[in-house]
Amino acid sequence: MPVYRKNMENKKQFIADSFLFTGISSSQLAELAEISHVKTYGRGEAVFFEGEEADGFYMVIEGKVKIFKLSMEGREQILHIFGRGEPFGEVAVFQGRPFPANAAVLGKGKLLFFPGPEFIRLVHGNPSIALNMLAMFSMRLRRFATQIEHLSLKEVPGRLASHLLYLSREQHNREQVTLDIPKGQLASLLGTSPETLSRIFAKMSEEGIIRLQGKVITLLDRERLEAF
Amino acid sequence: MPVYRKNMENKKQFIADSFLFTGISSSQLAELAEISHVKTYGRGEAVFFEGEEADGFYMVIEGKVKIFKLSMEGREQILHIFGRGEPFGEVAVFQGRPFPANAAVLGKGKLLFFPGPEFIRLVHGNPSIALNMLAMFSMRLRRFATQIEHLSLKEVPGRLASHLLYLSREQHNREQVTLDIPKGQLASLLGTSPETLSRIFAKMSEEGIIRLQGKVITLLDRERLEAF
DNA sequence: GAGAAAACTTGATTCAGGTCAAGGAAGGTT
DNA sequence: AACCTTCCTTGACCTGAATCAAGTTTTCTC
Repeated sequence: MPVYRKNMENKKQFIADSFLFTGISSSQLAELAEISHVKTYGRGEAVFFEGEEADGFYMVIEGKVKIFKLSMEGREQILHIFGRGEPFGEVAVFQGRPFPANAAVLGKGKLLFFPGPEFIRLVHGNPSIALNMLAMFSMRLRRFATQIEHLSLKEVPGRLASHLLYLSREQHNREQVTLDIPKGQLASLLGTSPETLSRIFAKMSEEGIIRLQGKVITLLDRERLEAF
Repeated sequence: MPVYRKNMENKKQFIADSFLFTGISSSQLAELAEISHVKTYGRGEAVFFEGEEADGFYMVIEGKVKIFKLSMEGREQILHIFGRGEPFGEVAVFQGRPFPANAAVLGKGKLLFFPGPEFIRLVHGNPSIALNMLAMFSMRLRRFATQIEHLSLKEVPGRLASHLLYLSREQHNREQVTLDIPKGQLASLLGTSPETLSRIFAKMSEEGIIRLQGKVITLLDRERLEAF
């Protein structure tokens, strides 16, 4: 079997496995595999910029993608981090408006790009895709709501504590969690500076709430973490 | 014509005029009018609380509704303020999960309540409602994204400036904008305290950027407002 | 595996804005 | 119109966290 055929099969399989496109017909699946194409990105490369025309959207195949805003002075706030199988940029495409934020890969990455018009046709003609999108958007609205809550009502230690407990839940509820992004990026996600985050990590270690070994964090005292 | 008939007609008309239910069939419209009912609320009364089972959702007929979170210490962060014709609580109903935040009316209010199960049936069976919801969710995701951006990357004066310019746009681009909510609530929406907001209003007045007369604010210097 | 480049930590300083406290202005109610 | 309540403003104080600076560790890359 020639290489491009194999790639096409992989691609089709990947699309079929994604949450967004579950329940789609086999012919539409083939069509999607036809029109989409894989793009690879180097360390930290930008995917798109805020304000750019949204000519299509992306899905993460490998690596992680951050969606972020920049202040005038260059400070960064990460809105979201997407991993394997997750689509991003669909809001802009669906609305036919420019991207509302920047996107860049963390480390290296491989993405699947879908041109916009085809996607819009698909959503309008395919109730199951619309419902999948509604489910995804609902999740994201909830996440954004808690992010707003944390930024406004919690101090940095509280936000970090929440995030650690969140990671623990994601990672099979173990006491031992592993950071999947650099600490500087975590700071940007929590709406603080690397320096402050570092200090708080240090303080929590001193107080015996966590144990910190590089990217591996042991949650020694869930009680006190939850109390933040 | 008996009173209840007239009310039913009004209700039906109101539902038909809403964005969420545009494109719905006349029979479904009648059904919605049948199952929904009007609720009235006194000054500042709660509509629902975070964590409550979502047995249905609401649409604003009269007044304004705030969706908000509370911190342990009782500080409030308003996530959203909804006005006439806007639905709220649908995310929770659609997901079949508890309400993610609290809701209360500002001043007095009149709401239309829709029981949940019927609504879910409707969304699943009616592509135009699903698409309308997608459009609404997209808008809200954008709004939340800018709210996160502002909370994290702008200081309070910048957030206030943005809000004033936003109000100006909403209110026919006049130089003269009118606050439609108490200043204390505005503070809670911008993620600050009434005291701080008051001080910043005072400073902006001194500097000749705005003129403040009760709830009416004149934007004297758009340039400088945009520069924040 | 050496050298370069990121990423992280720690210290010193500064400041935006939160909190407490108390007085003043509106607005609703009888 | 007088009352009460809610809302708003101003002052004094304090603290969480940003910033600047400099060193240290980790990690890429060749």
